[in-house]
Amino acid sequence: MVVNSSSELTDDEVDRIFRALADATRRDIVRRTLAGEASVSELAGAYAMSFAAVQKHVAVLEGAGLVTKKPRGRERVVRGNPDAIRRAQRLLDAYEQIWRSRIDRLDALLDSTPSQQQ
Amino acid sequence: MVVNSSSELTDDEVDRIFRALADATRRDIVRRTLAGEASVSELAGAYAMSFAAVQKHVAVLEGAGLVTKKPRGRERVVRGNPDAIRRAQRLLDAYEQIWRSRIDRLDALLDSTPSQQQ
DNA sequence: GCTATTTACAACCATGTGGTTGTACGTTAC
DNA sequence: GTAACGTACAACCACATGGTTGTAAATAGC
Repeated sequence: MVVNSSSELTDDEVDRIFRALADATRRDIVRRTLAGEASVSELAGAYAMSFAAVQKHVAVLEGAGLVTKKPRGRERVVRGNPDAIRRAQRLLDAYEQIWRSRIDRLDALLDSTPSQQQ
Repeated sequence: MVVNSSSELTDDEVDRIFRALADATRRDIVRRTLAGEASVSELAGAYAMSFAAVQKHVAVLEGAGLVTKKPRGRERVVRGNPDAIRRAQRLLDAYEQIWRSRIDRLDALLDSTPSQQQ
């Protein structure tokens, strides 16, 4: 899974999260496994590609911490990880924040500057 | 820029947004240009790589709609696009929603099922 | 115990990515 | 006008990515 225990994410971890989300098949796997767990072969049945290809997609998601995989008999049960989604949300929130604080600075500047009438 | 005018994003557009965010240098460019506009050469000065490399990163961000680039004299002024960030946030919110509705379903199931005392 | 199912993993291939250098061109400054 | 600056773009390289097929091993079902 390769996920830092601290609440702070390294650049590599963030890279992996966004990289993993940058593929429609993988996003669909995340959707399915957030809605309900599924085995790798169940997932593989849903896409027009080989079992091995789906297996690789699951591995990428697992490496990013977006899903977990645990053995049950001969199957591997894949489950979406809502925490990873929330971590990604927090990252985007940070960018929003940067934007807002810029606007705030500009607003403050306008407030403190007597308007120049023309 | 290559951004759909409708509020719905295509798979390719989503791919480009997440792909663009999956690189630390590009995330830093987004941060800087959300905080305040910068020319390509100003950005290039901030990283230990060639001007052309930074130029490519900016192009990737522009292709994802995460920044805009407009000419000013001989410079190209790069500006972060908060709307694209918000679009990405909405995407992640959708996954959160899937998770929540699953929990809701499970809760409802538990509520409607008489508890089995042991 | 056999057979079918499910997974793991290696090897391979085409294409994409992130970096480089080099060259050309428009704009600014003097 | 000329030199310096900022940008664009092509060509190239190493490596990653997304797909394939094939083989082997663990588990389940009969």
